[in-house]
Amino acid sequence: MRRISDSTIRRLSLYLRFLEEFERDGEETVSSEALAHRGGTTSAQVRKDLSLFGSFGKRGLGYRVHELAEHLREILGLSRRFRLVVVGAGALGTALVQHSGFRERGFDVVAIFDNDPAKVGGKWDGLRTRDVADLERDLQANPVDIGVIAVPGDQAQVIVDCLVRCGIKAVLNFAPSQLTVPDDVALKNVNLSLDLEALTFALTALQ
Amino acid sequence: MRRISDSTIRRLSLYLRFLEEFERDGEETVSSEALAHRGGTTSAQVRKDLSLFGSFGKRGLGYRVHELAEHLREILGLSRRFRLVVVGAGALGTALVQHSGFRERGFDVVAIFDNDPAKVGGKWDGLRTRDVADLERDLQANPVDIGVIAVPGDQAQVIVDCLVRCGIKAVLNFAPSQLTVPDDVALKNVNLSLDLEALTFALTALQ
DNA sequence: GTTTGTGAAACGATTCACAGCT
DNA sequence: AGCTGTGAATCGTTTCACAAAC
Repeated sequence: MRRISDSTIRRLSLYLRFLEEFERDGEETVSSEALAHRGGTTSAQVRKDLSLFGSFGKRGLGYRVHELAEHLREILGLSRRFRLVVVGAGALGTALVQHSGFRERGFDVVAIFDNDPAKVGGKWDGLRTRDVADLERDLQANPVDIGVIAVPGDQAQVIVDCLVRCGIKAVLNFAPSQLTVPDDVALKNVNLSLDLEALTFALTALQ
Repeated sequence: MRRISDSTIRRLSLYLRFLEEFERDGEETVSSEALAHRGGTTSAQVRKDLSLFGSFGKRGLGYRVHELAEHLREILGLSRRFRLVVVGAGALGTALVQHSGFRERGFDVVAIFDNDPAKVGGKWDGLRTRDVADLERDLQANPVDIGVIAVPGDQAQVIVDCLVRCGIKAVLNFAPSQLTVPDDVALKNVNLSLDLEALTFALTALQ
């Protein structure tokens, strides 16, 4: 299949959100124009994005809301739930464990680890913080789908290497470092400082 | 000046990180090739990105590390510190207040607000949580540069409208909703569920 | 000889526009 | 008549390649 761009995937996720809203509002069908308007894009973009995966609409009618939502969940791999492990029980890691939005969207945090003895044993949302020394053993015994890295930058590569050894194929990285992973592992970086700096650039340039 | 793309800004921020590392390592000069290698891009890309803002290198020599870092800080607007307000004292909001990485990079969280009486008065990193009812008055008295939205999705638009009324020109939004702001306000969305869904797509497609 | 700065070429993503289905 | 699906046209970004500077 053709290579799908990151921005396409992002938009598909957004379309799914909007379809779920339309469904709650009791809408039966929706046009590419309506979806586009809701998401700040164009109807042609919506149709192109969808056409990369098949032909889900009816000419003259639009798309059936529930049916298209199902197709998108299938495409995005959201037909099942996913198990997450969070490494790093600092402010960010514990916030992620407590964040209810993940569970609502099919992501279950099943374990949290830290290397600080003062933090090991601490309970967050009913989950006991475990020692990162046991990470490899625990993950072998109890595999997860996605690893979340919330440790300081200088420890991030060691942790991601360990996760990869445990067979994890998807990593969300909050540490501000460029991590190296094998080709068959998906890696996404979230770097809040970079986002803030995009804002300072806008503030400085446009004024 | 020509319109600068988001990805260019993102790369410039990364180059700045790498330059700071090179500087710590005592390097005097650096080539576009070295910067590119460190950041997973190409030397042509580095030179194009920089050339959008001026001509900072010497042919045959490369770029002076400290000098280029200064130029980048200037371009990104990082020659001064920025004041942030966090709205929403849930797990995420309080994690952001406590996050030391921001302060290190020039961003000071100077206030945190919530609408839950149980949370108002709570101290985080020495900062007393205030009532969101006072948000507008407090911000008029004590302006900030950047607003950070860490409230549930259904309250985000009300909050951003309030921030805009207070004259804030840059907003970082963690709520999973599409916000509307005037043209002269910079808005950046961080939606962790969208990032996770990019990973589930990769997990499902590439296996 | 080395490395920048930059037009030109190649590539990729978005938008246009319309034939074809309902 | 209304709206999708999709080639063709446009636009923006990345890569190439080389003349100019050191």
